[in-house]
Amino acid sequence: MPNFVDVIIPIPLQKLFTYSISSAEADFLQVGVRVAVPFGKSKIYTGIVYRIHTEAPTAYEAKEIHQILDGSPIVNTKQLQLWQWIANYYMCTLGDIMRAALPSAFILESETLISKNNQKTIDESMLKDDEFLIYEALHHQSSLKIHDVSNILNKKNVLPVIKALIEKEAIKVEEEVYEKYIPKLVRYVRLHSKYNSDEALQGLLEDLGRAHKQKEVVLSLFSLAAKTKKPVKVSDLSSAIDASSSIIKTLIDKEIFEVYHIQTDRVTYSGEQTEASKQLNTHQNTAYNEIVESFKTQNVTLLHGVTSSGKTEIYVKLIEDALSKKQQVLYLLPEIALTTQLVNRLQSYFGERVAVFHSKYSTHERVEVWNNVLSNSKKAQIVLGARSSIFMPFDNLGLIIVDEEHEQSFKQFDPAPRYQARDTAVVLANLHKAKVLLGSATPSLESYYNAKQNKYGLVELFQRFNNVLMPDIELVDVQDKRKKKLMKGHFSDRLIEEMSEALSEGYQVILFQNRRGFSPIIECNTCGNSPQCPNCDVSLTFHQYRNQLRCHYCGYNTTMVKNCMACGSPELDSKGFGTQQIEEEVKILFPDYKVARMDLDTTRGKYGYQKIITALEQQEIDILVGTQMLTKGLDFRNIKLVGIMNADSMLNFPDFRAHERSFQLMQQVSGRAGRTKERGKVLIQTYNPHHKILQQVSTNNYAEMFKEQMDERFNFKYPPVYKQIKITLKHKDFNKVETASIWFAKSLRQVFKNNVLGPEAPPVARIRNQFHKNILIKIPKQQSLQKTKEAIIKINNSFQSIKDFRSVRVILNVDNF
DNA sequence: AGCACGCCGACT
DNA sequence: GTCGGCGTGCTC
Repeated sequence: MPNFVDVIIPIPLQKLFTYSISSAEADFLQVGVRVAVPFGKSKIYTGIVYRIHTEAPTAYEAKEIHQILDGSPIVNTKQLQLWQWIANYYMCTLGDIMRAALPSAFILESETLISKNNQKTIDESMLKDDEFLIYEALHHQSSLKIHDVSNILNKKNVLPVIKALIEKEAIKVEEEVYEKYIPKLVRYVRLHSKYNSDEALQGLLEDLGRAHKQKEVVLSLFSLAAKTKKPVKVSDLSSAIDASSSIIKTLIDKEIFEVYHIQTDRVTYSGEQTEASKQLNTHQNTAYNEIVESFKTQNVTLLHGVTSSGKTEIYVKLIEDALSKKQQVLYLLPEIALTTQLVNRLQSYFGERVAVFHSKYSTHERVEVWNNVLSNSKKAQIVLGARSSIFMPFDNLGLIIVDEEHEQSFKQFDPAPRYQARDTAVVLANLHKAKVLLGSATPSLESYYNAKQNKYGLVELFQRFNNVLMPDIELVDVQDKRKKKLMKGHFSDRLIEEMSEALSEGYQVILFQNRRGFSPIIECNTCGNSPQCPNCDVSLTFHQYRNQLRCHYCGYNTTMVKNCMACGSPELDSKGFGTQQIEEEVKILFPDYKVARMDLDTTRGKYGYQKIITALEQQEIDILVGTQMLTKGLDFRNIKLVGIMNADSMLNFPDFRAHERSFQLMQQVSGRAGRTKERGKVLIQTYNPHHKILQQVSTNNYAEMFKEQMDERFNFKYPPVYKQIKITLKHKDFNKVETASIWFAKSLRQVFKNNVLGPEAPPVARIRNQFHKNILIKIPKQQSLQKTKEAIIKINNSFQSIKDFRSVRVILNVDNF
């Protein structure tokens, strides 16, 4: 009987692809194993076996697979179930998910290799110039990649040349598949085996009698081996001796030493598990017991604990419980909060059982973490990572912690799968019969609503650690201060007073300026023109440190212009204020103190962020100016004052969640102030001090904020009361998107009536030369989500079958907030 | 998504 | 005349 496999290919196609396999392969293959399969005319792709069966396809002849890549599954069945759920819920393909879920080193691609055809002698005079160049190059190199060919010819489209050469039988091509993951080999040294006997060794030492330095190195090797009782790395030996490593090389060449390799993990934690978990204080203990109790009846529990209440210690306790039941733990947190501070803290409790999964890790490092989780190795009992860690191959997950649960970054926006990791984690936990703890000082309305509806358990913790008081929050009316001429630049007299006081007492100050987008834009004083991005409908922003104008959407940049591009006037002014400008002003106002800035520009490098944190910790910085980044992971004892430069910009942001977010942001930033006995102070500068949200922030009244915001969501049919799906259409031709989006919205309205909004152009209507249109579908609670999606898919299919619209890209975004 | 096939403008 | 542009369609 013929055998077949259905395979997931990492391309955004709805379908699985069926390949034929031999019966021997059928016996060997398992679901979740990678296979290399031919795809299209010449490509070879990596696929994941999804189903093994004997149903021959009727409409086409199945191709044979090229190769089996794994002996055992690298993706388990629970993961495939999760993938299926994500594909269905977030309306994307399994291929999209495969791309996002697997470390890229697992996804092999074929490379075309060109080599000389030795069967045939070629009359070189019949080759054209380009063809000859390639043929000539193959005399020196046995094979060339497509990439090499384009380098030699210095042009991008080289396929015609290659085709011509194939026709003339001068060359042949092959598809080569590479394994991208190369295990890391560490070089170790030991004494050559011929010196294993005591006499031989004695002889050696005598022979070396005159070669002083070499003898010393041999002795160092002995002492290192004796001390660590482990194999000695070449690198360790070379750092142990006070000499150049060339001596080691000489010894190796003389066959006194020999080198051998052991495969090791790139990510290792060498420290010891030093600390026992901390004793919880009474409040923490109560909360802990309540969580344990809640888990008896609820799969998901929300921990609402004010900033600085010691949530991490509670997590640690819960992790210990799960580990003692031999279960794995997933600790999810926003990328931005994934700081060394937290990693170190967890490693000091759990040692090497903590595996960190970070976007800054190389792809090889990710493979190692993946393999450790897959084999349920001791080294990866706890996975600490950002949203994509929900894709790890857990085998026996007992607990998922989602820290800073309200953070927006758990939702992936741009490439599909557009999943919300917090919500997906709940599904993942169900597959494993595991528990989920959502933690936040400022829970998202969705989660708090779910808790209030008894869908989730709720545990609240209102005492700060050591009973530190919540900071004193003062609103400063900027409008009033301006009238009274009490503003210096962007600083009110109150802010300057408080800063001077805190600084003179030796405390540190944090100034928060929302959004990098508020970097200054340039405006001509004569004609009012400001330089625009050529690819997007936005003004370029001025970045002083490189003297550049940049676009935040597409990355376009030019050097700063000297004259207005419209009228030539040299009088250019910068409008709006960003962190840079605040930094400049602070330096002038407080010339005796050290000022630093923390935003995307200053934390770009791998260690940029860490450098600033360390400097702040060491109190080398007195005043830190920064964006969003400030809100996370900073736990410093010496900050007394937090200044929020401009609260209005966030409140007026055109988004239904602007108020909720502003509340969360301000609460989080305020939480940075006064973590010692000294009560912290927060100053919020605003044009609108009577704004409800500001009042709620200043009185620390989450409950009231929740109630009011929920009323609004209810009245305006927004989540979490209604669900929503956003449909974005993109095309480089404005008229095309226009007609296409009108057609799409009209079809949707036939089904969903008034619950369709748009089409509307987003605030930035053109990005990377593509015009955008948005359509929003609001879905009442009682309306079936599944049926809604089916209807959308049906409309989308009819849309795609209209020839004129096919080139318009359609993006479906479920829960687009 | 790639990548081939196929039909119209700017160069030898 | 060709080289090369990107519209259109398919991939087991």
